[in-house]
Order: sequence, then C-alpha cells, then structure tokens
Amino acid sequence: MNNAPKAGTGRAVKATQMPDLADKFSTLQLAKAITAKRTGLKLTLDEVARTLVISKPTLIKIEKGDSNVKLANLLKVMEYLGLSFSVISDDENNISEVNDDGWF
Amino acid sequence: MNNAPKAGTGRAVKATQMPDLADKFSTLQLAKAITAKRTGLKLTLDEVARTLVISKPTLIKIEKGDSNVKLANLLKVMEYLGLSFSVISDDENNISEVNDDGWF
DNA sequence: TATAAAAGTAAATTAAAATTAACTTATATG
DNA sequence: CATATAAGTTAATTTTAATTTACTTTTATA
Repeated sequence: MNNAPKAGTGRAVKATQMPDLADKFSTLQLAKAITAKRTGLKLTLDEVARTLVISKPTLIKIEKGDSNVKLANLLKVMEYLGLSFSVISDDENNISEVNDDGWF
Repeated sequence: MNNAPKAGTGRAVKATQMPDLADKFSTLQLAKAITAKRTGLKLTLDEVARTLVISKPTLIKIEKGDSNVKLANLLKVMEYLGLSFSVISDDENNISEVNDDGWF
C-alpha cells in the first residue's frame, strides 16, 4: 500500500504560496492551500486527477475556489494532499455552552 | 435585513447533542454539528430548507453526512447556522515550513 | 392515547456537475 | 528562441445531484 503522493518525472512545477490558514475560511483560501500543497509536492494537475480518478476540469474548478463541486471530490483531493477541515462554531463564547435544551 | 434564524411557532424540536469539534473531521461529525445547531435554534428541516432555498431531501442528506452533495449547499447551511471551517495542514510540524521551493 | 407536527423516504423529473477529448495558452529549460 | 510539458479552456455528452410531490414513520403533547 504505497498511497503517498510521489513526485512526477516530468518538467518542474512552479510552487505557489501557501495562504495563511489562520485567516477566515473561504473557498479561495482553501483553493490556494490545495494548489500550494500540490505544487509543493511537484505534482501536476493531470497526475493528481488521474490518481484520484477525477477529471482535470473538476480539479481545476476546485483549485479556483468554485463551490459548485461535489464535497466528495473536494475531500478526496484534500486527503490526498494532507489537508483537512476543522469545524468551527462561531458562537461569541468559544467555550461550549450547555443548558437544559442541549448545546447551542 | 433580518437574516438571523428565528424560532418557529410550531411544535417543539428535540435538541440533539453537539459533537466534540476537537475530534478529527468527518462528514458525520459535521452532520451532527449541523443538526445540533439547527435543533438548538428550534428550527425544523422544512423551515431551514425553505429559508435557504434548498430542498428538504438535500438538507437531510447533509445532516446524514452524505458527501455526495454540492459544497455550495453545505456552506449555505453552515453559514446560516453559525458554523464554519478551518483548513488544517496535517504536516508533522504545525509551524509553516518554508524552503527554496516554497511552502509545503 | 389520539393527533398534529416533524422527520424521513421514495419515485419521477429536472438541473447541473462531471467526464471526455481536443484544443489553446503559458512557461520552464535546453 | 524552439519545444516539450503543464495549465487551462471549450463543447458535447454522460452521469448524478437536486427538486418536486406525495407518502410513511416517528415523536412530542394535549
């Protein structure tokens, strides 16, 4: 089971800048993180698309921050490149608040 | 512009348990957080679906953790209920590492 | 315990995302 | 600067998510 991304043998891929992951979430921020990860690993769009069995146009949509994509495809790409989500509850108080009605 | 969710006038909605958001991400964890938020706000599936202009079956798919949903629909629901993502780079070192090839 | 509201399911249809294949544009590097 | 490789686009087609409508099941509560 060698499932880890391996560098391609082709031409060099220009590495792009990793965005600040502390910034507020946006699909564009996520897209930039994905591109940065992929280029950092020196993988081409074709390679990643072929490996994950998704089409290149779909991968490009994801790397453009288009939200009209299937969640499953986005998660496939993220997992492969070593990215993940954390769910944030933007309640004024960051401490989980519980009362008789449950959590909210 | 009153865009905030307001409680329905109908029957009581059983509040569900908020999952531990510190746990590793999964669509099921996210689904549980969404249901917990919605029920905490005493909103019905029909209310939320109607308000966000998405169908009830789609909202139910989201609340079941089905990843075969459009990212745009998931984000709509999350934003409305006060949930958001943080992007995590699972690199051994949590500190951003930079070399001549860029970030990775 | 009857019942009304909410949750959830199902099937047919519609809308749109994903694929395919071929193409154009951009860019490293020899 | 020539050229091979990667990036990105486009249009036609296929696949599938989303919607609609109606129905069944579950669950609070009067």
